[in-house]
Amino acid sequence: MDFIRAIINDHMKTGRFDGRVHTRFPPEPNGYLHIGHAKSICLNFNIAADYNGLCNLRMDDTNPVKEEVEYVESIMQDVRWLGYDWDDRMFYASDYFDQLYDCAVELIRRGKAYVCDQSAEEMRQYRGTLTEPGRESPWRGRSIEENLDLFARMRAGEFADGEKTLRAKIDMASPNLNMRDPVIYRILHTSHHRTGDKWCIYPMYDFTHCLSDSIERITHSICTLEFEDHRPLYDWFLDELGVYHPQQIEFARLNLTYTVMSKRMLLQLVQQKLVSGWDDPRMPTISGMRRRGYTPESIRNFCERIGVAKNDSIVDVELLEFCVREDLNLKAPRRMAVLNPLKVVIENYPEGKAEEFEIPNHPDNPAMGSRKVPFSRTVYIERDDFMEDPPAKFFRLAPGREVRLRGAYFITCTGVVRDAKTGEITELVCTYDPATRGGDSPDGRKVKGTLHWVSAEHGIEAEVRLYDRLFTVPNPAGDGEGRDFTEYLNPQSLVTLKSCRLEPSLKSAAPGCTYQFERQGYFCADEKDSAEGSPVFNRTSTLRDSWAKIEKGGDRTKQKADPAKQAPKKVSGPRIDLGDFEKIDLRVGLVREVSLVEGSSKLLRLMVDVGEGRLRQIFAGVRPAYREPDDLLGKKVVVVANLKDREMRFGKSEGMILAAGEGSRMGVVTLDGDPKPGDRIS
RNA sequence: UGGGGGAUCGUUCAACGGUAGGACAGCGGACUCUGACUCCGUCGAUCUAGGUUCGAAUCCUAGUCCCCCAGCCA
Repeated sequence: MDFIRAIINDHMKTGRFDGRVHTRFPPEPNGYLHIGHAKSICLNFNIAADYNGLCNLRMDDTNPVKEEVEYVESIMQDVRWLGYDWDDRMFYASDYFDQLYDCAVELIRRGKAYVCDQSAEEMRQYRGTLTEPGRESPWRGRSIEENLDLFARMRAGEFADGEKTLRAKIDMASPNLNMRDPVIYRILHTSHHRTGDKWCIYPMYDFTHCLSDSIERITHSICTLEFEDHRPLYDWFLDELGVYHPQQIEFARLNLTYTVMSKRMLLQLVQQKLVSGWDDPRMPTISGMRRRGYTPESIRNFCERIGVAKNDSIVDVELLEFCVREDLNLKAPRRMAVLNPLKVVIENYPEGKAEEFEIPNHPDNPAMGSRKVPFSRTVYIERDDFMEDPPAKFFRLAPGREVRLRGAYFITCTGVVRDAKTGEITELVCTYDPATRGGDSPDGRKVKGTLHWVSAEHGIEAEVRLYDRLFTVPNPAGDGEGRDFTEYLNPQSLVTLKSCRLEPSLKSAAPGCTYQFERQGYFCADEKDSAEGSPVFNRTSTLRDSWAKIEKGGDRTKQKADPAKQAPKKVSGPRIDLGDFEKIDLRVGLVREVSLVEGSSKLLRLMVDVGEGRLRQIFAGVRPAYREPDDLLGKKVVVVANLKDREMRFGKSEGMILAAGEGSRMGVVTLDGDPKPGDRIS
């Protein structure tokens, strides 16, 4: 039981709301809903259900400048998709504009609100600071009659945007800044997506929200932590007006590792086209996750498991991944798909022959039936499933090794065909054992590996998109280094594979359908890009992969063996693993100019020719090692060429050069021989 | 330095004066026609210092650290 239900239980005992529970989910239609909203949606709707109450859907649409119908439509769709129903209780704060206006007039009548002529800038200055009280506005003392008149004229459109505001008359010296005469109405000559041009004044959140809750007879107004400071104001409006008074309760919003959750940042990703849109499968939006293949059940389950509390927290995205796998494992029919095909010719299988195997759709659920999978002399297997010189724990295919082709035959690798020029393996030659038809061996002999496969002749070719985390660091929004979150975008977050081979039954996969590609993961036919007869698949999630862990584990034991590498090292910025080294683009650079950097004892400014027809400016911290900077002139150095430019105090640095050592014993790595600037080093 | 919150395994949520528990992750093992699933085992935490008490994560005192607030955004 969470603390919110504990509070509600208490209310049930004391009878504060006559045993009634009525919540609401109040999004502002200025963006798409994300997984953080899902937490709130689940909370509000589930609590209502648990207590036999109701939950309203309400658009908090008081700022026409930012809001759009597109968003309200997507919000409704997403909430419905998650499995929640608001019946006929779809509301808009804008539905209450008339009542809200009357409440504001009433506040004026009670001497609790006034029309203020201060500009935004003046108001800011008068507000004071965190430690100093504010000063009262010179307009604070206007008579009730004058305020009434002015407010009516604000409504009538007599004033320009920003010329006047209506403010609550509370306390300019309050330690809570929200209570320093907050604005409750502002002038905005903007038409509203629902009320059109009826209004040119719009109420502010604090005023609108509590009254909307009150009008809807909400009992528990559940919101996020940052509104905790607003609760006194929430209570103030309701008390001053003497109306029905719900209880506001705040909980910690959801944060997830390896993603961002703020609407501002998500909007930025969309607008800068860093993703394909709000529903890009890498986005933490509900629509993105839907397109990625997440199920509503898995999301609801996730929201249940993360719990509700008031601690700022950042939930490990692995829990989310666990939740989809858990759900999809039960629901997804199994299929075979070779993502990275390697041709296998089965020498002793008759040419031109083909047969079909009946393979179950789910190993643990016979009720899901089976499908026929054609087999022939030439099949594709996964490139990763073959190693010419396998390490100890590898138990897939290798020269001389026998493995099972799932549901088909045992095969043994007898030969390797490679490209004459590149040496790349282009094909495997194998033999099969006809006695193992169906994948069982009559003599009881075991094979360690079972591989998925697709018949070359029968399989279909398709595009498969491998999605991964959008960011490379757990908390891109708050790395503490003041870097922009987009610097941490994961370049591998989308890998598109164009020539995958899928078993023929997948040809008719309907958009939105999810399958488990055995030994690979869960994949969902894309809703947008699939065409009749040629599906495009999105990877929802990989399967757990203990082989990948074993491979990584090898590195770890090596590290342990070398105590020198155990030295604690302070690493700032993104974590780097071995795989990242493959991404580094090292190029030969010719040093054309060297100069000292004023104001730095460590840096040299190098102008380096990297074969691009222009010189790159690179700041290198190698000054201590080169008393005569000109020594570097004309040297060929190693440049890391694919780094993001770094803005330094002295200018832009467009790369790094490799150097080693420390202090004056440091040296830049230089190259002899005749490599040309721009040559790749690998 | 004003006000409002928060601090429990790596992460997250519980325990409300009485054995610190679950989930995810990790590690080890069993099983396996998916190195999946499943099953079993295991590691592992009360911010610090005092105090009250037979007994403190919980109550008290004093600190420390983290988050939020100075929009005519929500």
